[in-house]
Amino acid sequence: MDSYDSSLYEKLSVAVDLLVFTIENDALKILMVERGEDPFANMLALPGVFVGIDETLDDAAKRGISEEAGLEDIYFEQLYSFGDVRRDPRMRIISVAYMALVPIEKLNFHAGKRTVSARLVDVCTLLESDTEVAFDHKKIIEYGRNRLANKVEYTTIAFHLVGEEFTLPNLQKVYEILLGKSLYKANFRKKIAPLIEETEFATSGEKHRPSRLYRRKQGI
Amino acid sequence: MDSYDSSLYEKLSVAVDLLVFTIENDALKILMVERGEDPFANMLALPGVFVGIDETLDDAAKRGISEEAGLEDIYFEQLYSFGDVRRDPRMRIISVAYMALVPIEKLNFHAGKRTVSARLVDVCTLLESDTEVAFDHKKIIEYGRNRLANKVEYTTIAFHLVGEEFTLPNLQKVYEILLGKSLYKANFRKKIAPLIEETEFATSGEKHRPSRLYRRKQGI
DNA sequence: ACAATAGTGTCTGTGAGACAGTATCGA
DNA sequence: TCGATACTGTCTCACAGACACTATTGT
Repeated sequence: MDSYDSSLYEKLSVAVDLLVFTIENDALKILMVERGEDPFANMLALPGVFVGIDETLDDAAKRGISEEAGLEDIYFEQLYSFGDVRRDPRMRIISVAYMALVPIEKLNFHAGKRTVSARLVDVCTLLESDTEVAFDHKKIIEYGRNRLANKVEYTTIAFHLVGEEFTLPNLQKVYEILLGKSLYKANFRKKIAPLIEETEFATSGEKHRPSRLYRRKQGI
Repeated sequence: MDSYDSSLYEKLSVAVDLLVFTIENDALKILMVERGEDPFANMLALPGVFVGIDETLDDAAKRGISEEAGLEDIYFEQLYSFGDVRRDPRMRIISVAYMALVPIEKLNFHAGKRTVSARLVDVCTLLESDTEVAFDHKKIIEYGRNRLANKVEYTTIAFHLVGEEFTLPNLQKVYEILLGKSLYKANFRKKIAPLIEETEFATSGEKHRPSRLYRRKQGI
């Protein structure tokens, strides 16, 4: 920018909204909070925080994930910025959406501040139903879901939804949920093979053949 | 968000920075302006505008493209938001970067406000050299260039860099520039064939076989 | 032995890559 | 006819998809 006549422009509130995705009971879930006050009282909303004056966007996202979901060191990436004028009926707020992925074992959102109102919501059910969601958050969730579905195909992003060690049937299920279709075992394994390495462990106790545990291959 | 204690948070300036890409002389170029004042006086910067209080992000981008580049109705998409704390030495500014693509024939940036200081800069040269660029704009350009290079492979985004009617050798050249490698004619044509339709026209006047003009197939 | 799920071998078709060939203009 | 570029036919090979087969647990 050449001329910084910023005096002509009112400053704006900037918030980070968080899409914390996980897989629970063979379904994609997202962390949401029930709003206690108007506007949109008693409706579901995404957790979020305002961006501090001395805080980068990534730092705000990290803080939000910690405060609202009680999580540290999880994968996240910036998604998109939403800036419709009336997306919040009270005031102008720009929302920079971030998407975070966490394996269900690691998720313990009762450690966050939202201990009462936070809960996991089935993403498909939410998007396919007419359930109203606070602000433009339904649109944001849809955007995130689409990005996630796309990235599964050409990245290794799905690994962030399983633990350090995982079985291939398990990982395949995650792919199937995100892609919304079933896959052939053999083909899936061939495709995933170069990305993983065996561990010496396997599951046990189930009334069928145990499945070997794998971990992600390092340094690729 | 549940609690909107926004009083605790200072509001921020939000700007839209524009990456207007085009192809000129068989090279990817980007529209930049020479800064007249400090900070970064006499250095190159991206054109940009502040986001108005009653203006969506997309509208601000559209306005910027019109004011700074003199262009209407061209393709653009939101790229990424940059929010490092000290990216502008004077004040905290969040920048939402937008990428726009325009065929060189359509580009007439002297119609914009930056008639003096605006010019096209070779992207590869800029990124490979040590040339300093104002603010974090070099990083932003690199991000945009990468997005563009990626999207060429799995979208039809390259069509926005040629006119309504184009020859296949021409379109292929655009792909080659963006991908940074040469392609086989026959393979390229097979891949592009379903997306285009012949016109009745062809080039002429050159001292070799003329090439047919195509246009994009509608409704796909 | 059987149910249930884990895991493998292999055929097929599609599509990208490589290359050699033919076509059509101006001079 | 020749130089130059436009355009096409076809072989090969890698890889995704489909499916049938074998392996290993608990009961």
